[in-house]
Amino acid sequence: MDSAHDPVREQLAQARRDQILDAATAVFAEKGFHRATTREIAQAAGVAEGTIYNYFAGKDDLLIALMARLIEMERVEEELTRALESDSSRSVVSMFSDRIARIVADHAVFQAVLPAVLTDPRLRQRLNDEFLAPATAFLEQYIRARIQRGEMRPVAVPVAARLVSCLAVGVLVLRMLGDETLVSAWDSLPEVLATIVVDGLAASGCLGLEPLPG
Amino acid sequence: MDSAHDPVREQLAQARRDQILDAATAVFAEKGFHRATTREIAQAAGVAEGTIYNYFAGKDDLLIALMARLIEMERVEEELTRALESDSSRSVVSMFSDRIARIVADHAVFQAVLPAVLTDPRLRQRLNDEFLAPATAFLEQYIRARIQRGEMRPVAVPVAARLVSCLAVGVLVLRMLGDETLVSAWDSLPEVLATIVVDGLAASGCLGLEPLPG
Amino acid sequence: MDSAHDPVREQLAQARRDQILDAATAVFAEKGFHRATTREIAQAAGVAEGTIYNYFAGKDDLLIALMARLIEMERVEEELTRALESDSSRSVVSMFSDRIARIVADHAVFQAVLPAVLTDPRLRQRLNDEFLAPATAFLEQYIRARIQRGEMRPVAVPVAARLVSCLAVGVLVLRMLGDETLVSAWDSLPEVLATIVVDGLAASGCLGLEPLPG
Amino acid sequence: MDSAHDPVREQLAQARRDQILDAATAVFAEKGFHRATTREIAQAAGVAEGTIYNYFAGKDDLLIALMARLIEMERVEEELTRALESDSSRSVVSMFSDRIARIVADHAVFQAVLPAVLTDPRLRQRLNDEFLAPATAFLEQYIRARIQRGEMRPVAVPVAARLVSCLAVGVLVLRMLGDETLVSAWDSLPEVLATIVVDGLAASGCLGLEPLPG
DNA sequence: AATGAATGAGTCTTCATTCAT
DNA sequence: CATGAATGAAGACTCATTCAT
Repeated sequence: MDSAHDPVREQLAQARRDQILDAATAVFAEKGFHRATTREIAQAAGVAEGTIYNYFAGKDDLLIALMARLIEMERVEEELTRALESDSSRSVVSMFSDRIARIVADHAVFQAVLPAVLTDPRLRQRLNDEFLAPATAFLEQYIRARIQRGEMRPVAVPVAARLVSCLAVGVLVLRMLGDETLVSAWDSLPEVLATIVVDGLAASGCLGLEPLPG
Repeated sequence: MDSAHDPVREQLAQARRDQILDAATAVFAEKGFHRATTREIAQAAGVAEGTIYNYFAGKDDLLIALMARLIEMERVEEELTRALESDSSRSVVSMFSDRIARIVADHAVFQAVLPAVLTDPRLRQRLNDEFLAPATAFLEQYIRARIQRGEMRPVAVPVAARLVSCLAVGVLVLRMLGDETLVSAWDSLPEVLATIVVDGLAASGCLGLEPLPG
Repeated sequence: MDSAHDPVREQLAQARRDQILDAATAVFAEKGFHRATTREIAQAAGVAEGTIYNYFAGKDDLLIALMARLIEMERVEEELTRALESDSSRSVVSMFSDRIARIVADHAVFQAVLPAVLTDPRLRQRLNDEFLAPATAFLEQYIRARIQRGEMRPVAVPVAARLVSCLAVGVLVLRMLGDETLVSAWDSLPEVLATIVVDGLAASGCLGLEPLPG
Repeated sequence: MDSAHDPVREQLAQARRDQILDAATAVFAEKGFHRATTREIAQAAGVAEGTIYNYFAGKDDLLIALMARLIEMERVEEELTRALESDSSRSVVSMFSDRIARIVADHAVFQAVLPAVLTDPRLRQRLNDEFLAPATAFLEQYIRARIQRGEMRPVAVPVAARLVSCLAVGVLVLRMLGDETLVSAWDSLPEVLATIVVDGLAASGCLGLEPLPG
């Protein structure tokens, strides 16, 4: 009756949720969302099949909750804020370092979530709204600031920001696709990525391209 | 009895295969591999469900054939050869132009294939062996040549090649994820991509990084 | 330990039982026995799900207890005794009045119990033994008495008694089926029913039928 | 392709539907709708479980189709028209004879359908609209005609018609409830029912009731 | 070669019941 | 006694695949 806001109960419930989500992450990552069965997930979580439904509305909800937790965990905004508030070019390296570290740490989650997101329009929309759009907005701000300081060519800001995202996403996906060289050179990635971006967008371009509008 | 190598029959069969694969592409792209049913594919192809099994071993085989046809169609090697045989920096723009054009043309196929490939290890392996690995090899050759000519810093060749791939893959995926800005600035992409890569890897780096070994 | 026969405790327990049975009546009536869940019943009763099992052996027992309470409440014997001990034809009207009033008062209970009873042979048996059979026996006695007094044709007593029951049951069921006219003319029903029965079985039949044996 | 309206195929499909509905009738009648499993129905029909879903949208649809077929089979309108077009009182006997015969013939169907109908409001509505309402309308017409001819008291027509229905429904339900006397006296029922109705509503009432308005 | 009805293994989901607190 | 989280058996339904026509 009075258990509605019992903090202990609340915490136990949260722990159960996490326990199930962890199991779901592992199973989805290994088999993919559709080939994963609720029975497997339950076994992996060490609970009965029915218990899942005491915490989630259904298998779909499991995926959505997974994505929500991923977005929560990633905290791109903080990451970018921290990395970009320093003026130095080093900060770009630092940013990529954080991202690369995250790609490793959350590998299973990405493996579990990305294929499903690429498939379902509603999940795509949500990932965009709650994850990609804010991250891109931060990047745009940063690029705009460097252009004002004359450290960067007046390149089309939105496009440039997206290309930085492309690099991050590309690294994630290429790694998921199993590129072994990428894995073996993993530690050197942040610097190379930074090199490309910083020099590629530096004030004095070597390629005789027109400055892009925007 | 002797119809085994009748060339007309052969051609009709090939047409049927393509007809079915086209339908599968459309349905897989819309619903994803697992939510797509053989019934839907048959309807979209205008044949009976059983007919599919006269041309393909099963639903899985449909996906594999789709991927094979994608690899066949893409012809990255030719594309890269053509684009990169010219010395000029323009060739990089041209390469990205080709790639970007392909991303648009084969959008449905990518949408159909990529999520499934990201899910299934065997498909991943195959995509790597028959598509990514050759493409990367070409890129490595090209980069190595430019380094020798002193147009590019002695950067770690394998890593650099992969980062170029990352850009291409990243653009593909970010577009699939529904980034609208990327779509609206679509035509300017090749040049910006080329700028980043060419300047980013140019002989005189702006970022004070050590030349990478390799 | 010695709480077994504590009268206060006993009464509390009985109150709990009734509280749960009332809730079960409402939920069964609305959703039907099988679509009703123990969770809903618990919520409607304002107790926890497990509490139900402290008072009833299971969901089935809930239905049986409901039927038992219905039989208890109905007390057809008293009703019939009171109505039929007067000689006048008015008593028939009175009997139907009681019955009709009961149909309204216990509507939810009938709605809850009848479909289940019609489905389950054991429940049917029980309803017969404890409710219908005694009621019919009373009716038969009454009819037999009137025949002896010459007020009624020597009709087959068992059949006649059952047809009176049929009328009562038919009214109940037709009402459950949602007949609106029956509802709107509800108050005039007892008299019309009595008319039919009294005149229909009166000493001088208008229909040229042979007196029925029995 | 061209099989859309193949009459042979059509007929085979109809036979399959009936085969499955017959099985569903038997199983629903024995176990009730909810306790019946699709597996049992499939076994009883001699088909695979999945085959059911090639002909019906789901288990619910099975019940609806059953009710539709019952309504179709019953053809109360024809039955009443035939029975009531003769003026003689015999026609009433004939009407009840038909009805009683039907109750026996379609016993399993009623057993299968009625409990479910009593439970589900939508089914109730449908039974009312397509079965009870038309039947009652016919009865009202008939009663009105007899009143005009002076053979019947000016009783409230809608109520009288419903009471006749009540008798029919009551017989059906009391039989379903397992009343054995009703079964053993089954052949004499039509005449007794007719007696009650005809004499009960005859021109000269014995019960000193006011003529009812209507 | 084409068809599409039949198949039945496999899954998600529900919910009555138990039991540790 | 009360609670409600955990349980897992059971069942409706889907859909890739087969095969007789």
